[in-house]
Amino acid sequence: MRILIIEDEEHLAAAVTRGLEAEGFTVDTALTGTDGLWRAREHAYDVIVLDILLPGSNGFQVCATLRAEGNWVPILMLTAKNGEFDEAEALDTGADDFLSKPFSFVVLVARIRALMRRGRRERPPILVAGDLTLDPAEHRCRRGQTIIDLTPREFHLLEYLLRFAGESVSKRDIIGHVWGEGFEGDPNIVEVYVGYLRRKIDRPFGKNSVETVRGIGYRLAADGG
Amino acid sequence: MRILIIEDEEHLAAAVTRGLEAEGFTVDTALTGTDGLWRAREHAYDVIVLDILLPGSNGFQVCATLRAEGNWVPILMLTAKNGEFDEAEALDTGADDFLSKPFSFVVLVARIRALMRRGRRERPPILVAGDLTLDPAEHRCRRGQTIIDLTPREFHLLEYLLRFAGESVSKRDIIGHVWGEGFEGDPNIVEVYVGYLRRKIDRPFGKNSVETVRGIGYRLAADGG
DNA sequence: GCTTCTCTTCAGGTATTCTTCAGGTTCTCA
DNA sequence: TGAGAACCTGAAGAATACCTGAAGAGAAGC
Repeated sequence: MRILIIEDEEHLAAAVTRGLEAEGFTVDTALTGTDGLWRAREHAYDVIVLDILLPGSNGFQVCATLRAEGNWVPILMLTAKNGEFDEAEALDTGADDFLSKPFSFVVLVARIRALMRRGRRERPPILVAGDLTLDPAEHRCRRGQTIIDLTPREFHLLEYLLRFAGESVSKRDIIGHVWGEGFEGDPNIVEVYVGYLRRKIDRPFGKNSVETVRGIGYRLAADGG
Repeated sequence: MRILIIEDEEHLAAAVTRGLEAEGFTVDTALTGTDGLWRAREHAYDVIVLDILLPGSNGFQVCATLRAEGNWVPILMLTAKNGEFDEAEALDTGADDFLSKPFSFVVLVARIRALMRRGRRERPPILVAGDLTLDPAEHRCRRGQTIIDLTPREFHLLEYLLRFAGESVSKRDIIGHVWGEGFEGDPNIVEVYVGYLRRKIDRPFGKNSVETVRGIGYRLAADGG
C-alpha cells in the first residue's frame, strides 16, 4: 500500500510519514504541488493525502489536473480548520474525502483505510449483462460466482457481444472484429463458436443469453439471459 | 477490444503495448505507416493510436487514406509537444482526438476508453407508431411491452411501412425497397406478407394498423391502429 | 517428442423462412 | 346487381439459414 503525501509543512509531513510507515504503509512525500503532481503521474498510489495550501499550485489545482488526466486515485484533502476553503469545494474538484487541520492521527489512518477499501472496487471497467461478467484486464469470465474458462477466441467473441449487449450484431461485424476483416475462411465459424459459447455460459446454467437473430446475426440478452 | 498502435519508436511502442495489454486490450503494433495502413485494412480495430512522425508515410497521410477509404475507426493521434504540427491539423485530417508527447499512460488509457465509448455505433432511431415500436439496433419489434418475433422479410416490410407511417405506399415501392428492384416474382408476395404481418402485430391485439389502400397499396396507421 | 488444447473445416440434419399457386372474398363501378 | 378487378389466405414445396458432431491441422505446454 503506497501513499503519497503532498504537504509543505516539513515537520508535519515528516511526522505523518513516520506514523504511517509504522502502520505498514510505504510513504512518499512531496513538498510542493508540482513535485506532487509529478510523483502522482509516475506512480500508481493507493491514496494521495493532499494539502490545500501549497506553494506553487494549490491542492485544488493538483487534484483537478489529475482528474482531468483521467487519474482516479483516491485523494484525501487536508483543509484548514475554519478555512476559507470550503469542504464542498474540495469534493467538487474531485477529492474523495477531506479532513480539517488539525486532525488526529488515528482519524487520518482510518480515513486512509476507508479510501483504500473504496478505491479497490472502483475502476475495473467490467462488461456486464445480468450475472454474466467479463473482465478484460483480468481476462476472466464469470456467471455469478462461477468462473468460466474461455479460449482466446471465445473470449473475444463474448467480449464483442457483451459490448453491444441488447443489440443485435451481424455475422459480418463479428467476423470483422473477432477474426479480422481479412478472414477468408468459412463464415460458419461464427456459428461454431456461438455454439461453444452457449455450451459454456448458458447450457450449464439453464440460461439462454446468446439469442439467434435469424438472417442478421446474434444478440446477447442485456439481462444475461 | 483491439487496438492498433502505429509508432516508430520501438521502446515506446513496446511499453505502451505492455501497459494496454495489462488493461485487457488486444494490441497490434506497426512500426511504419505503410505497415499500419495495411493492418488497419486487415482488421476492424476499435481504436488506432497513430503517431504523426513516421518513416515512410506520416500519420496525417495514414489517417487521410483510411478516411478516404471509408474507414471510420476512431483514431487518436500523438503529436510532438510544442510541435510544428498543429492539433487542428490532426483533427482536420480526420483524427478523433490527439495527445501531446510526452503523455501519461493513465491519460492515454482514459482517452482510448473515451473514444471507444464515443465510437460505439450510433443507434438508428427507433421507429414508432402508437404502441407499436421497431428498434433496428436491437432488431426487435414490440406492441406495447410484448415482444413480437418477425422473420427478416416481415421485419423489413414493417420497417418500410413504419418509415412512412400515416402515408400510403404503393406495392411497387414496397417490392422495390423490401425485395429489391430486381425482383421478378409474383407481386402477390406483398399481399402474402402483409397478411403475415397483420397476423402478428394486429390480430392478437385486436388492432388494425396495416390498412389497405385499394388500388394503391398499404398504409400503416400513424397511431398504430 | 509427446500430449493436450485450440482453431478451423466439413457435412449431415433440422428448423425456419420464402415463394408460388389456387381458390375464396371483398370492393368498385357500370 | 353483376362482372371484373383487387385483395386475402391456406397449403405446400423449395430455398435458406442455422446447429452440431466429428476430425484434422497446428500451436502450446510438459
